[in-house]
Amino acid sequence: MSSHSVHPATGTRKRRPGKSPSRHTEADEAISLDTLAGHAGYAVRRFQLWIFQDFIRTLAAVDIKPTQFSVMTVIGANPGLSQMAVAKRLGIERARLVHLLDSLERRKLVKRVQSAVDRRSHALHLTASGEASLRKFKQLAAEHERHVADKIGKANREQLLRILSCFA
Amino acid sequence: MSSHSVHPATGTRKRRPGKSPSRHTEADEAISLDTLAGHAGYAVRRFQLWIFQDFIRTLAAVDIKPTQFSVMTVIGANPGLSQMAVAKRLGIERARLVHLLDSLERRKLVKRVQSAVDRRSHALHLTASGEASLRKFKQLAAEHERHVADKIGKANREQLLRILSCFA
DNA sequence: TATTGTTATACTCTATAACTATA
DNA sequence: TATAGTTATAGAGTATAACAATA
Repeated sequence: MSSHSVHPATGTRKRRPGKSPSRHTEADEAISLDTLAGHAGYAVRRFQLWIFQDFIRTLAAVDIKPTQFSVMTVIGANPGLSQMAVAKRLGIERARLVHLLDSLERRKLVKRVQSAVDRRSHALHLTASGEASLRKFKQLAAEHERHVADKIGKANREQLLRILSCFA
Repeated sequence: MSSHSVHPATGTRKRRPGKSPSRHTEADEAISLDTLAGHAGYAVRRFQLWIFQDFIRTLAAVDIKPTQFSVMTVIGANPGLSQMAVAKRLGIERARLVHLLDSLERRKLVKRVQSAVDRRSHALHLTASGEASLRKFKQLAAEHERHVADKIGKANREQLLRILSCFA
């Protein structure tokens, strides 16, 4: 290992003034990932961290997180669904969906309507303002998706969607 | 919507006896994902849930989680690293790494050695039994990786690794 | 009996802030 | 003054279990 500016014990260098602290420094690449580099799960985890951070940043002005977006999108496309149906479709625990809906209902984006057919269940709908808001959210989400394409490449993004389509 | 067995309000059907409860039922596919289907983040999140579950299941006998495996692999390949260097390389908060190492140290898999150069920092090493254990963990992780290949296809897995290599 | 929505608990993970000992 | 490791806390997210109302 030839290094005069790399600290022998820590593997880190003194921060250079112009360097962003959010991503790898040059020293990081010198640290071997060993077999980790061949594990899809590792790459997928790192990618998901990046993609969620970008989504949250891009939709920060409207204060919508990925899970909230997915819930509103599914309710918007399938009005009248029960909480169980939404939870199962999106792989969310039904106990957690309760809190997610509480928050969206407080913001008047979603409403729970007592089902006429099964009085145990609620039929979920977007409110009028929820519909309008969702249109705006989708525009911003599309912008986020362009960031993804910029990051990994347009063709690669499409390949990725194709490869992972079995998990939709 | 043509359906006689699909409940109109919930979109669910009565559970058939032979059906596994852990994955989608046929009714789920009838629920539209709308624009969600075109978002890489959604597919990636679902894929990561699956992949982590399989990793945890496959390494359950040795009680090693993905993050623990990544920490041990990096220390094994780069003995003497500081906690900061490991945390930065893997994108883990340094505060969280403290607890991860506490647990691995209690199990005598990893040891913190006082650095001779910088007395603030610890040089991280695997113990002898940690080295031996890691070899076993890597065998099981390779088995998990074969499950991934079985799930999405050998060629697709390699494409995925290539597409996401910029996040390693 | 089983299911829907709900509440509650526990454990993990993430994000901070503050403290100490060093540098 | 800045950094390494630590401790503590708060907020998500996940995993359960239990309960009331209803099927």
